[in-house]
Amino acid sequence: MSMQTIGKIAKDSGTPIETIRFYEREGLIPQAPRTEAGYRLYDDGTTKRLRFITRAKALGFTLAEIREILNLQDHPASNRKGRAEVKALTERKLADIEQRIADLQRMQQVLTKLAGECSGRGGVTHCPIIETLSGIDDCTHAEHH
Amino acid sequence: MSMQTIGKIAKDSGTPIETIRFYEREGLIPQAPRTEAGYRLYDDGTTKRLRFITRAKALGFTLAEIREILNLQDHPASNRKGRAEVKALTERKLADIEQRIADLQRMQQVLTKLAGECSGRGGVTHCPIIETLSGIDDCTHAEHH
DNA sequence: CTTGACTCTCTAGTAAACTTTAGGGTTTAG
DNA sequence: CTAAACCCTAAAGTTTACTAGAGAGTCAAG
Repeated sequence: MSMQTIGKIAKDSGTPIETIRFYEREGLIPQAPRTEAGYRLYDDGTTKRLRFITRAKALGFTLAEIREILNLQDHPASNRKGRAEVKALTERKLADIEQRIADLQRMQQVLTKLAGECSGRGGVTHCPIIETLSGIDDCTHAEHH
Repeated sequence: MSMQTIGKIAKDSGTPIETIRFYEREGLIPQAPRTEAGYRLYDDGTTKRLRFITRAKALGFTLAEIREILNLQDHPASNRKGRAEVKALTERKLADIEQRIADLQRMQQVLTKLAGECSGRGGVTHCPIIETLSGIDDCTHAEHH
């Protein structure tokens, strides 16, 4: 379990040093233990955690949501009190993720079609990209006429 | 083709009035035609466009990226000049989307497992949520021993 | 034992995406 | 005709997520 300095895990994880300190302040990573001189020390679990944060951000999660998800892991429903709450949160996140996957797949479909047409020779006159993603769960205004 | 006021499409699309005007300034929706008094007028295509923007945002796209995607639809590669560029952009977006779907599916897997375990009775001692998403395309630090 | 590359804290600045405020016209129901 | 409920612009303020700077201590090599 070799401990590393902040510069090392910054390089390993691709997260800038200042951002790592910022995440510590914001509670996304735990307070690192320190050397006598006050230098932060990290194990390589932190590198993974940082990469997770980066990816989750790219998926559209806010830092607040990511903190919630990480808390699910950090405090794995150890007491009866929080158990139901944690489960509910997990399921909300799951539903959210499923929705996002569905949306992305629709978008993918349309863009694939679009890419195909654009690679063909000429007649791209109407790419219904918006229609495909605009009215997914709200169908109160279905087309009439 | 009944034209509607900004308040109506704000309600229909779930986008605040101020945000709609902001999107117009930012070029995500076209400059709306106006009444004599200067009121903006919209057709219901705008509602769809606004819903598209909302969803794309939730998928982690920035307004700049969304503007790019919308431009693909608005100016469907009509001139030779931009054709290759448009195709390249479309394919970059597509690759991006595929990556996001893969990431979300990993996350989904882990959370599903987590939800299952949490609904069971007791022993959630270690939920490897981070391991699953942390080292996807960087495997330079593969586990040893 | 000094120089250069680290590290620390604290504070302030930036960019994106809104959101609010101020001040003022317009439309419509009573 | 007037009052509530709309709409307008312009500009400033807010939130999120960093990012940079100042000033200072620490550590490793020569």
